[in-house]
Amino acid sequence: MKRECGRWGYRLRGFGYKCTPGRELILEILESTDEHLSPEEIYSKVSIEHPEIGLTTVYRTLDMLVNLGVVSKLDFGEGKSRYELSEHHSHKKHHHHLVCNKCGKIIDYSDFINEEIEFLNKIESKLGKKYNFKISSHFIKFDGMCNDCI
Amino acid sequence: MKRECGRWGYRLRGFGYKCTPGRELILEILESTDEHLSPEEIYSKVSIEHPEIGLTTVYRTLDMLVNLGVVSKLDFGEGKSRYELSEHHSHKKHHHHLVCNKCGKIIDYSDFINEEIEFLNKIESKLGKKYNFKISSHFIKFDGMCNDCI
DNA sequence: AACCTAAATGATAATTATTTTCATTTAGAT
DNA sequence: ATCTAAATGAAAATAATTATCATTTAGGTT
Ligand SMILES: [Mn+2]
Ligand SMILES: [Mn+2]
Ligand SMILES: [Zn+2]
Ligand SMILES: [Zn+2]
Repeated sequence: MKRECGRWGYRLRGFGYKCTPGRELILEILESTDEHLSPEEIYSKVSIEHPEIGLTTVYRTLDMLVNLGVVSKLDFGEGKSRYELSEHHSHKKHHHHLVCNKCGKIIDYSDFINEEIEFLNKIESKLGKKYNFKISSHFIKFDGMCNDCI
Repeated sequence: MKRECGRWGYRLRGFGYKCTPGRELILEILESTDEHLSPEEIYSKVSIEHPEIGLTTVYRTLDMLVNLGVVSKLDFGEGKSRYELSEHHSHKKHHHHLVCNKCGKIIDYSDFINEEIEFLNKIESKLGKKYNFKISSHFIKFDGMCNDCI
């Protein structure tokens, strides 16, 4: 008897990948959180429903999803990576991050994002020309101390 | 017989640290390169003049220099950190980076930097207020493909 | 519904970056 | 020259990620 596949499963099929419980679950986890989860954190959530799924599969799945553009890999300089659904596949809009260097909290902001994007487009275009560099994405973060840590 | 200490050595003393061959050499290496070296790369340059100095010392020294604000630790998402003299202690001005995701090349740019800084100050101030977040620094990079890799 | 096979997985080992430990050495003050 | 806290090196430990390989499974075919 074949497993049921949900919305994500069909999307995976559309990309030519198989729909598996681990893959669907990982996507559901990413969809239902505001946090920026590390592989280990995703793994521990996965384990609740599917304890047989291994950390290796989490890594492999995240890799695949990043390559498909479904998920974004973020590196905030902690020595480990974090993941979120990419702009296009999430309900959130384009945003950047505030990172608390005391407690590690990561805040999404999209205030002034239109001005930001406009500004970034402008310099991306200038830089692209000057350095003959094909810019495909940008990463912006502000480090400091959050509310609770000040 | 006491070792001679150079410019960097005196600066270290000023900070209350001892002037040691490894520390001076690491600072000289950082000063004389345009690259963004990893600890391993710094270690291999250190080894040419002082093969007895270990990788651990390189890590420890970099940590110390980052805490002093003399050196900046940069994370371009490669799973390892890279270092450069910080703005204040280098002859270079404030800049951001273009990162080639094919060959790994990192380009410093400081074009439009005044506009950038002005813009950043503006949003930093607004974000700081809105999220009650004390912003202390920003990190901006553009990913893409360089000249040679296109 | 049973069958087939490439794709996916899990367990394990291997790698890589970084940190810790601890016994020894050394910078720099006295 | 002497002294001692700070710095160091060698080695082991930790943490994140990747590779290997034998086994399982998704999903197309009969
Ligand atoms: Mn985010
Ligand atoms: Mn730089
Ligand atoms: Zn905080
Ligand atoms: Zn390149």
